[in-house]
Amino acid sequence: MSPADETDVKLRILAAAKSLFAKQGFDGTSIRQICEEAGANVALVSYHFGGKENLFGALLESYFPNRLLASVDPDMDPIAGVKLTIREVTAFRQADPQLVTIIQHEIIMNTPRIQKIREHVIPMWRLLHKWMKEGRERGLLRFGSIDTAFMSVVGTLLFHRKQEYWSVMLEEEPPDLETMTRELTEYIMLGLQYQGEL
Amino acid sequence: MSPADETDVKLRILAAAKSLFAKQGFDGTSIRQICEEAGANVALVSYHFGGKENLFGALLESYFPNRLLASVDPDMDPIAGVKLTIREVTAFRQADPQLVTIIQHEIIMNTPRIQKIREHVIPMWRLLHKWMKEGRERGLLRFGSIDTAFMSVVGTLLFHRKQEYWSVMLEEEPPDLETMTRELTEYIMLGLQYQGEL
DNA sequence: GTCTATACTACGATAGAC
DNA sequence: GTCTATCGTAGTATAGAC
Repeated sequence: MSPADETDVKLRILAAAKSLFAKQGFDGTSIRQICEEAGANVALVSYHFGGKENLFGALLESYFPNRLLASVDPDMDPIAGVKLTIREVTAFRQADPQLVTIIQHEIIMNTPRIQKIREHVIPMWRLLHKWMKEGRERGLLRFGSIDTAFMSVVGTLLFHRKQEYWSVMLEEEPPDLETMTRELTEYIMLGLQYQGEL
Repeated sequence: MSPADETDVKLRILAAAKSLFAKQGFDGTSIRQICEEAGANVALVSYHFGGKENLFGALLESYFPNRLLASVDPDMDPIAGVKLTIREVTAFRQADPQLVTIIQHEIIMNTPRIQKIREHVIPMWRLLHKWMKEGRERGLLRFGSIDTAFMSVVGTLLFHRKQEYWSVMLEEEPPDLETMTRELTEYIMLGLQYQGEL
């Protein structure tokens, strides 16, 4: 068995886990099911990852993009910062809706996994929070409670149409990334009473 | 055993189920746990409701408020309709955050229960959808894709701070219902480029 | 209407053969 | 590195005593 094979099995398990966790949740998905989907033996999750809980951590490490924080300047113009966040989250949401669904599920259920998720995601939200406050201080944005405004923006960004539930409500084809980003930026910046040019 | 006692046990089971489903989800909650919390015997869920799945249906019937649709005129002014929806959903969210969490969970997980949820909730969303389109046709609202705008509004309304996950981000005390409604109405109506007076 | 006892199924994890 | 077989636990549901 070459190293390539080992990697291959691990990757297949990770991919199967992501797909199934998104469809059925962590609790609703069994190791047996994951391994069947991955074409691997039931014992291999324990062997390669050390159990189901650790598999979840490995899944985050594998699939979560740390691009945004690596290169961004926290002291940049706050309006540019808010817009950048909208663009990055929208791109992420479109690139990997399954991972977004998994994260939403863990947050809503308040599972023990939220700590692992926080480590990846909270730094980005802290930046957005800071930029929104700076924008208000400089008179560029206007809103009442920072917390209500912040949660409104996050809700706009994270809630998406990929859920089967909404299929009976929607009538148009999903827009491309650029269109989606532009329309969300408009909605959010106007909602925050941005006074400048979009 | 009087009828009052029967009702009492059923109500205690329903209340325990709501609380636990919100905290741990449907799959993550066992009948044993529900009955322990309710001070009832494990067999009574089967006896009174016919199983865990039917208990969920009974929970919706008991707790979901059908107030909005009963009295509303679908042909009312679309702007008033959108504002009414914002007010009612915000009030519901604040009055019964547990039920909102349960509904969000089922939607995100795409469980077999979404059909039961749809029966209660979709009519309201259809009205909001219709009012938003009418508002645009009459030149009162402006947005690109109706679906993107609709999902943005729904995301703003449904996403809320009651999740433990966000506690590390928030700094203010939760506002009262009136303040929350006013700020959400501002954010949403401005995001939809409403041209009139708020 | 309520309870105990139990049947049946599925889960996660791992020891041990290969 | 992979597989089979199995252990211990926990789930839903129900039959039958009271």
